[in-house]
Amino acid sequence: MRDVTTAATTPTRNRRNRRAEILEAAARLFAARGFHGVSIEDIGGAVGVSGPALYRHFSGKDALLAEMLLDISSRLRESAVAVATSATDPRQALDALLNVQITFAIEQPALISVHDRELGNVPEPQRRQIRRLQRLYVEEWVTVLAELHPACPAARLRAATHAVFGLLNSTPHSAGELPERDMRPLLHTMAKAAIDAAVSVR
Amino acid sequence: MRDVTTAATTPTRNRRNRRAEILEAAARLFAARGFHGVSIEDIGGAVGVSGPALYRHFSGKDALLAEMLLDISSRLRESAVAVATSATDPRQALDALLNVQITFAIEQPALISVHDRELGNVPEPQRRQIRRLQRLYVEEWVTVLAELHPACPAARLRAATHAVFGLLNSTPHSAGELPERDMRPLLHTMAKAAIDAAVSVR
DNA sequence: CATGGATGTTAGTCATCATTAACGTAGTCG
DNA sequence: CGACTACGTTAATGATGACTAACATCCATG
Repeated sequence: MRDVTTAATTPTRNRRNRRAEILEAAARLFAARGFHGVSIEDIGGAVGVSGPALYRHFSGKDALLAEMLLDISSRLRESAVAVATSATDPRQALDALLNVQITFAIEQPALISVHDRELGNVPEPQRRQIRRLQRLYVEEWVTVLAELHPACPAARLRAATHAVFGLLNSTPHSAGELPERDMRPLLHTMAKAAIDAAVSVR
Repeated sequence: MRDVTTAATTPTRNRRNRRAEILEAAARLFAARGFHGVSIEDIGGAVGVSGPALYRHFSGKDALLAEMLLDISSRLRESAVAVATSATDPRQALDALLNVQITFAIEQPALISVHDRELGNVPEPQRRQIRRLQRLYVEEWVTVLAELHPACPAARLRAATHAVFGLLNSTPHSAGELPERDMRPLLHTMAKAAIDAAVSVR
């Protein structure tokens, strides 16, 4: 994700994708030290500009965070919808959902961390929308699970879904324990088993 | 946890356990808004005193956080050691470890949240010790799992352990989805299944 | 009763920080 | 060329916040 569309325009440094570059750096910093633990200066410094330059790209620190969370929530939700519409049977859909979440967790650990820690710092107008997207994402999971196990009460499916997110999103914490090559199938296996256990009886 | 040992000394309010009261309130606030998102004033306010009164009990905000994390890490570790020494067979030990973690996650959600988010804000001398306790706690789990599945590589067991913590610690997020009566066995079942799946070959 | 320690209170002090102002520079396009 | 736009820069400015000082109270104990 260093130089994607650029790489041709400038000899000294990157240009254009400053916005994206800032969002990425900010995500890393927020994940490491928390929203309030990071200053505008820090973020600027991380992309080679200094401080108030950020205001050329974002209306403020809050707005930056809001855009970050809005972006990840939308992408997760979109992916889930895509899965739901394209999958032929629910079992396959569940596998695909697992892969979506695992991919995000492994490839964007910082974003995932920020996503489930910093919602409280997003100002009210946009917080509502992010919450909505998150809710819709969960509901995609619950819908698939309900098709697989119609007898299981929805509340239980929702709780199980949250637990599985916790399991999958643990990746940022256990960073480096295992190479991605092994981590990915391990998470998939564990999550699947956890779900099966959750919906079977009792 | 409102009035434990007190209740006899004062008609107006609590006395003595101010320290504990402060730690508890701070945990709740840190969990909700993050270490830097909470002011000394906020913490004081939450226990009915105002601001600098805290310095009568703690040498500073950092020290307060450090003590909080040190306390929970020790308690977790101690419980795990107790389990390991008292259990007769590893299967039973694993069940007991699961119950320990589930109990903490359900009864002290704030502490658990802070525990795996705010370590980075603890000053260096004590951070090392907390990390050490956390590592020892994980190793208790790994040891038990290794007894159950000697063929499974330790790295995989460690990764699986972290994943299970993620699953169990998701409780604070899905707060209220399900009553504790149902949540507790659900988490136990899911975690057990996830572990079994993790250690069975591939 | 006087003294001292534990616990609070309010009014600074000094940093840090988000945000704004005022002011360049480069390249684009008319 | 000229001027507009996109992006940066370095100084304010104004809040907020951690921590300290100076000053009560309460209560136990000699």
